[in-house]
Parts: sequence; C-alpha cells; structure tokens
Amino acid sequence: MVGGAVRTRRLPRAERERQMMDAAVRVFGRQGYRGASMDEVAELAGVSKPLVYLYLKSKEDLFTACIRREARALTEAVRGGVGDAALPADRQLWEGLHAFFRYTAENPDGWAVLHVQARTHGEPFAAEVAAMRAELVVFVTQLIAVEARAAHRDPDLPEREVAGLAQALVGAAESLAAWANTTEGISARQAAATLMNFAWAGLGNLIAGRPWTPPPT
Amino acid sequence: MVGGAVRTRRLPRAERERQMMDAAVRVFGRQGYRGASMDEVAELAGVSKPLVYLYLKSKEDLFTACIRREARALTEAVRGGVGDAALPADRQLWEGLHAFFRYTAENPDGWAVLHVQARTHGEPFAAEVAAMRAELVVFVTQLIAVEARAAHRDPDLPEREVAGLAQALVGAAESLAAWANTTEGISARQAAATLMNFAWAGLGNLIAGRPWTPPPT
Amino acid sequence: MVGGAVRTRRLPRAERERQMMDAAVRVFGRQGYRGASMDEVAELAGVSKPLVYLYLKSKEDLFTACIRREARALTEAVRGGVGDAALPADRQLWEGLHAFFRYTAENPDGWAVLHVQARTHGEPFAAEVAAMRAELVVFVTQLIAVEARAAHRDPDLPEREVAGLAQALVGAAESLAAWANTTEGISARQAAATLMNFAWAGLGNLIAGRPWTPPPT
Amino acid sequence: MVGGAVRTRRLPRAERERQMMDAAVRVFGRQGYRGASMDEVAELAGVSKPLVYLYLKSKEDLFTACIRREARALTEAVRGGVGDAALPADRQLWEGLHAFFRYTAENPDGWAVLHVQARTHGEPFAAEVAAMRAELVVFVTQLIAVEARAAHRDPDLPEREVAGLAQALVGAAESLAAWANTTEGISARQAAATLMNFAWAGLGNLIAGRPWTPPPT
DNA sequence: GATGAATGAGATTTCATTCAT
DNA sequence: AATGAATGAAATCTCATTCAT
Repeated sequence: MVGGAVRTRRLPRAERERQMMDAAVRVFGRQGYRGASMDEVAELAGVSKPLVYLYLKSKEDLFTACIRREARALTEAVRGGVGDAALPADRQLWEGLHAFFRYTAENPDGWAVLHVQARTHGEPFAAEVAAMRAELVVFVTQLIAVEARAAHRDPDLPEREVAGLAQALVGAAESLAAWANTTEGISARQAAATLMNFAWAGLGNLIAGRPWTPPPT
Repeated sequence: MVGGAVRTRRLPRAERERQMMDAAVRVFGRQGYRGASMDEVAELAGVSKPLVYLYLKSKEDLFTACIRREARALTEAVRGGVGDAALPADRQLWEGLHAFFRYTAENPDGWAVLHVQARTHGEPFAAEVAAMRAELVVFVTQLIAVEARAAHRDPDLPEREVAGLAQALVGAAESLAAWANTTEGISARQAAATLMNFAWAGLGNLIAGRPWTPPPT
Repeated sequence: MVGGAVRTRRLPRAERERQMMDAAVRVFGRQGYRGASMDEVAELAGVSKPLVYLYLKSKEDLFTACIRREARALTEAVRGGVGDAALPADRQLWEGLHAFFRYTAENPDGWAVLHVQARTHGEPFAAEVAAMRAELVVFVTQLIAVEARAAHRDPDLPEREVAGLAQALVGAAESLAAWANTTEGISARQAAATLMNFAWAGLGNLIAGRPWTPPPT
Repeated sequence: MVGGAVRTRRLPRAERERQMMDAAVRVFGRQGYRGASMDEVAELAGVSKPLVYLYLKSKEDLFTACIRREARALTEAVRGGVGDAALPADRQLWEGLHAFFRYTAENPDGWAVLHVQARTHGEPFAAEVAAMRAELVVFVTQLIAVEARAAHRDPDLPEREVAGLAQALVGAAESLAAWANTTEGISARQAAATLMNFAWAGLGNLIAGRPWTPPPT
C-alpha cells in the first residue's frame, strides 16, 4: 500500500490511471505542486514516467485531475453524510460536518491537495477548488436560511451577511480539520461537536453554560 | 515602493536587508516558496544575487526570515489593536479581530506568506507559523477563560475544548480575511462584525434576532 | 487523400505500406526528419505505431524508402515528360524542365523530402538524393554533348566543366521551382521558359567555343 | 581550432558569446536545428549549458542569432568583393560571384546554416534567410537592368521576368557553391567562371531581345 | 493483419549557489 | 559594500522502439 510497489505489468488503462492519481494525490498533498516531481509520482505509482505523460498529459493536467477527483469525492462524502433533507437544520449541519471531518481524517493527502496546495497555484487550480467550496457554502447558506424561516422570522439577514457567515463556518471547519488531523486523540465526532458549539450556540451561550448538544449516535 | 528600483549604491546593511526582504515577501507571497526564484528576488530588490546570499545565506534562511518578520508584525498589529486589557472580553476580541482584518488587508503578500505559503513547505517553516498562531490562540483562549470567570462560572470548559474553539475562531478569521480581501466592498470592520456575530452570539441567537452589536467607532 | 483517415481494417500489405509512406512523405516533407515523429506518421496513416515498425522497420528505413520512392517518381516524371529522344536537344531540355516544374508543383511534400530534408541528415540519405541528381545531371550532360556534336564541334568541353554546368542548371531549376511554387501566378510553363532563356544561350555560346572570360586576378 | 577546448575561465561576455556562436554555427550547420543539441554546443564552446542559456536565451534564439550573424557576414563579403560600382555589369557580377564562392568555401558551416538548415524550420527562420537572399537578388536584378539600359534598350523585360532570372542565378550559385565545396579541386574562381559562362550569354541574348521561345503546347 | 501497454534514453530549460575581483 | 562570470543538479517532457496478445 505504500508504493514503489512491484511493477504489475500490462494493466488496463483505467486501473493504471487510478494508480497514478493515487500516487499523485499523495505526492502533491505532501510536497505541493512545485515541490512534487513527476519522477516521484511515477515511481510511487510503479510505472515509468512516459506512461504518466501518455495517460495524463502534463503535470498541470495531472494536478487538475487530482483536484477534480478529490473535490468530487469530498462533496459526495458530505452530501452522503447529511442524508435526509427533512431533518432539522442543526441536525443536517451536524451530520454534514461529521462526514466532513471523517472524510478529511481518512484522506489527509486529498484534503491537503484541496485545502492547501490547489489554492497556492494560480487561478485555474484555485478556481476548481473555489467551485467546490462554493457548493459547500451554498449548502450551509441554505441551512441557515431554512432555520431562519423555521423561526418564523423574515430572512432579513442580508444575503451578503449570510455569505460571510457561511465563509466563516467553512473556514472554521477547514481549520479544525487540520487541527484534528494533526492532534493526537481528536475524533471527527469531537471536532464536529466543537464546531457546532462554536457556531450554533455561540461562545456567549457556551460560557453561560448552554451548549449545543450533539445527537446520540 | 514597487521595486525593480534604481540601483541605489552603498547602502547600510540593515536597509539593504529590508529591501531584500520586502522583495522576498512579495515574491514568496505571490509565487510560493518553490515558485519564487532568487533571481526574481534580487532583481526586485535592485541588487545582485551574490549580495542576497551574502546577507541572507540561502533561500531557506530568507524564507524563514520573512516568516518571522511578518509573523511578528502581525501579532504586534493585533496586540496593538486590542489596546487596554481592562476592556470587557468581547470588546477586546472585537478590537483584535478588527486589527487583524485591517492588517491582512493592508499586507496581502505578508499574509499570504504566513497563511498559505509557509504551511506548504515542511515542518521547519510550518513550525514558525504555528508558533505565531499559538500565540493568537493563547490570547483568544484567555479571553474566553476570563469571560467564563466573569460569569462566575468555573472554567470547566476542558482545556482541549477551548483549544478547539480557538482553532475554529482563528480559522474562521483567516477564511473571512481571504474572502474580505477578494470581495469588492467588504471592509475590515464588516468582516470583524460578521465574525463576532458568528462566534460570540452563535447562529442560534442570530437567527432568533439577537445579534451581537459592534461598539460605535 | 488528406489522411487521419478512418481506420480501414485488414488491408493487403502493399496498400498499407503505400498509405504509410504517403503519410511519411507528408510529415517528413513538412517537419523534417528529426521533427517528424513516428506517432504523427502512424496517426496520419490511420494505423498503429507497431504496424509501421512491422512493415518499415525503423524511422531511418522509412525515410530512406520515402526518398527512394519520391526520387524514382520524379525522375520518371521528367523522363516521361521528355518523350521522343529524336527531338532537338533544346526541345528535349524544355520538355524535361517543364515536366520537372509540373511535378514539383504537384508534389510539394515529396519534393521537399528530396530537395530540403534528405540533404540535411548525413551521408546515407544525401547519397540517395545525390544518385537521383546524378541521373538528371547525366541526362542534361548528354543533351549538351549532343548539341555540341550537332554543331560539328568536338566535345572538347572538359567533363568537369560540363558537370559544373549541369549542377548550375539543376540548382537554378530547384531555385525556380521553390520560387514558382511560392509565388502567386507563376506557372510551370513560365518557370521552364525563364530557365531556358537563362541557360540556353549561355550553353550555346559555350558549345560554340565562345566562353565568357574572367578578368585576370 | 577544433574546440572542446580547454576551459578558459572568466572571459568577458562578448567574447564568450562569440565562442558560443562559433560552436553553434558549426553544430547547427552539420546536424541541423533539431539534430543539434545544446549539450553539444556547450561542450564545443567549452562552457556549461546554463551559460549558453544565460547569454543566448534559448535554442531558437541561438539559432536566430547564428542566422543573422552569418547572413550579415555573407552579404558583407559579397558587397565588399564587388567593389567599385562603376565597373561594367559583367565585371561586377563576376566579382560578386567570386566573393560569394570564396566566402562559402571558407565558411561551409555558416553557409550550411543559411542555405540548408534555416529553410527547413518554419517561417521565422526562413524569413531571416529570405531577407538576405532578397538582398542578393536585388543586387543581381540591378546589374541586369543596368546592362539592359547600357544596351540602349528599353527595360522592357517585365519585372517578374527579371525576378525569375535573378532567382535562377542565385539558385545556380547556391548549387554550385555546394558542389564546389564538396568536390575536390574546384576553386572559387572556377565555380564563378562556370556560372558566368552559364548565365551571362543567356542574359545577353535576353537583353538583346533574342529570347528563346517555347514551343506551342 | 493489427494493436494497447509500456519504457530507456535523451531533449530543453531552470535554479540555487559560488568564485574571483 | 557589491558584482559579473560561471556551474552542478535536477526539472518537465518527447521519442523511437518493443512486448504480449
């Protein structure tokens, strides 16, 4: 599983491509776009460099392909985690965050590609991630709006304000993900709970001893 | 201020070093560590490459020096913004965030070096930034603890929980900083207000129509 | 006729080879020997690369085969154009030139392979073209000799002199061919006439023993 | 003189550039643009590859620089050879050709770059040579026109016809140059004489209004 | 008769870094 | 205090060629 593996010969293209992208995600995630070398990717994938170029065209294309694959996987994980759209908004948010933290814990390299590396290298790459991020922001935004309506209040939060809140929430989640993944003994569940407390109840309520409580598993 | 400047000859070392680091921050901030070239730095600083090496030893050392300088400047800006430690905790937090958003808006390259580039390139660099971040986290942590005490409650929030909250807050702030700096018409003040609402009052309160209100200027 | 064609399956070898060589002549003619890639040839021929290798062994062999085929086609076109060997020498020369210009106009890629590319890549290839050129030179030489005899003069033009003249004639023809093929509105006929004007009287004088004499050094 | 020479250290830039271009002309002239490798050029020049890139930017730029230098040298040699513009036209032509053959004999690699290699690699390069060639063609064209006037004839040779003749003459010269340079014992003087013999009488007849007339189709 | 899978070797180019003055 | 001259090492990418079916 670590790679540099035995050269398995004559695989069908699809499978080889997957191998290469696995290797690429790992290398890009750890070394960054410029720091990664195609030699390293090829070696980790257990193939020769020309084959990488034959299938994935160029370093840029390979990077883009990685970003797309990882972005899709992450959003699908989050959407899948949320489950029923009929649940109350806070429950939906909780489930989404839980899924998010679970996924990033299990795919640290993929997450690093998206969160750290893709943003560092010019419009084209950043745009790919921005699109994914926007999707999550929209999801969060809707939850906030739903809740506001449920509270029989006009959605008088101005749109821009809501966008800012969503940005803050997503940013907090991203930061917590990094923290949780590098701190011994922080589970996805704990990270999600912390964030819910932070965001949903607010520090003021927390301090006053009125935390938001996660649902039982 | 832009550089590529006329070659001013025979400057005292301290000043030359400052010129070089200004150039370096700009180049590192925009191109990243690997993407930056010493040629570019030297040219932008208006000196020859050997001089850069004479004064700053190596690319790594130069990068480290940039990180340190920018980290110090940022923390000083935040501490200076907070002002009187006798103010109420929420007011202190507000002032700190306001200063933070002001500073990052005015020094996008320095901020990029800290936020984006330093984390991308291995322990030694990331550690520098982590130290700065820790300082901010401690600051926030103390505010939370102070507030808890002021509410005559035991600081029974476990330490780890507080650390998580601080991480979330700092992450949200970073995310909002990026958003504010790239979205037309979002001021540092607005970003700070959004974050206070998000963090202090909580989404629940916001939705219920009980926002936190920023102090008049 | 243009290629990149639909993959027609299971063709007899001779025809496949022709397809490949058509493609190769085009690619070699336009990109040169080094600039041409076997991939391009295979794609243009509508077959896979291994098949090209199976039939034509190597890039060098393929190039040589192209040169031979095109050289043969060109000399045949010229000989065919001349027609009756009983015609007067100037008429024969005229017809030959006319055929030459017609052929190069119609087969620019083949002509480029011979005239430009083959000479650029080392003895083995150049020799192939030299052989063809020699054949044309012999043909011209004979015409000159015939004419000399017809003028009742000994063919006392030294052989080397005649070879030089033939070189000049062929070079002039080649140059005119390039010019005619790239200049709007110059027909093969006009090019041939220009060359006859240029060459014939000079040759006539020579044959008649009235050379132009260089000044003393 | 052969190169690969001892590494002479710390030369002024101008001199190093000359060395590099000498090497490049030799390599390009013999192997062609694609066939030449920058490694080879650097080695022959006795420097490291990066220095070649530092001074001459890229393979393309280096090639262009070679073409320009050689083209200028050749035209200057021919113009210098012609000397007095008051000489009779045939004498001027003779002197020009003589100088041309002398120069190409002494600089076979430079001549190969111009005559063979530059034309093989796309517009930008070919255009450089075309410009030089055009200059020579103009020179020849003028001589022909002068002669026509001297013969008290209207310059009723249509312009296009003259251009064709000049093309033929230059092409013949180029061809003869290649021949003379590769055939043992052909001097520049002999080559020039051959071409004058070949060309001048023909031109004379034309100018005198006695063209060779093509047979009806 | 024909091809998808695969690679060794080498191309151009860039970069961090040092030497000699 | 400062620089012009120079390079070792490594990066991305391409190409002619073969293997197994």
